[in-house]
Amino acid sequence: MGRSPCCEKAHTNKGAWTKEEDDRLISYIRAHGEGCWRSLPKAAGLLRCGKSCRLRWINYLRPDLKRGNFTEEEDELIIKLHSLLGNKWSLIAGRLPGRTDNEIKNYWNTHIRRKLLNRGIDPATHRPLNEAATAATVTTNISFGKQEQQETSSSNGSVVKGSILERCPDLNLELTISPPRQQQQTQKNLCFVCSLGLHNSKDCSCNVSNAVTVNNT
DNA sequence: AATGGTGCCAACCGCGCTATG
DNA sequence: ACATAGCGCGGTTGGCACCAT
Repeated sequence: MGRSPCCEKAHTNKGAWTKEEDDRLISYIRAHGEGCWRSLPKAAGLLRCGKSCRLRWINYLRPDLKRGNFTEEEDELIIKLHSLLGNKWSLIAGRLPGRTDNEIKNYWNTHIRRKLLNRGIDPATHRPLNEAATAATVTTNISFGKQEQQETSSSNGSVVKGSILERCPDLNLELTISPPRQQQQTQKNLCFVCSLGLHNSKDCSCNVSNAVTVNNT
């Protein structure tokens, strides 16, 4: 069964956005807020696909975006988060305020990969290049799935978290996507999944999602 | 100055997940 | 329980800018 196209391609613009299109999108979202991307283009008078509008807003027009070069601290944080999360760019972006997943993905592919290679580190495994071949299985074990939790003796993920912190002792995994202050009330007994901000994940073992949902309302 | 190569980044594409009827 | 719609994500691509020759 085929999937219906997200928009009528024959009647949509593609390619680079014009200033006028940007202005229309910004003013519409300011007036009506984000959401309902499918109907947004028509409502905003844009000949664009909803996905395209969403991408443009998230990656370029959002007012809280931090444009400009990445700092050395951001570099190191990205490297560490990538070693833990892999190519989960949206999760990594959640740890870097003002940065988007697309921006981080591009930055990784253009700068950090090369930087790691220059250090003699395999960007895929975060192991020395000559060990990379044997390290693949090690890296895949650092996930946050149920299987991993079964392999550990701790139901709250503390063993898993400990092993990661052995590799990245200065990485603060208590970070959260938002809002940080509310998180403090519930993070006492968080599993590893929740410590990464994935409160609604099916892999959550501490069932804190309900509490977080309540707190966010 | 012209040309070709390379790097970078914005944008697109296709798929998976979730919500809803 | 199932089908469909919509959203979000990760991978890929197109085109522009810059640099070397």
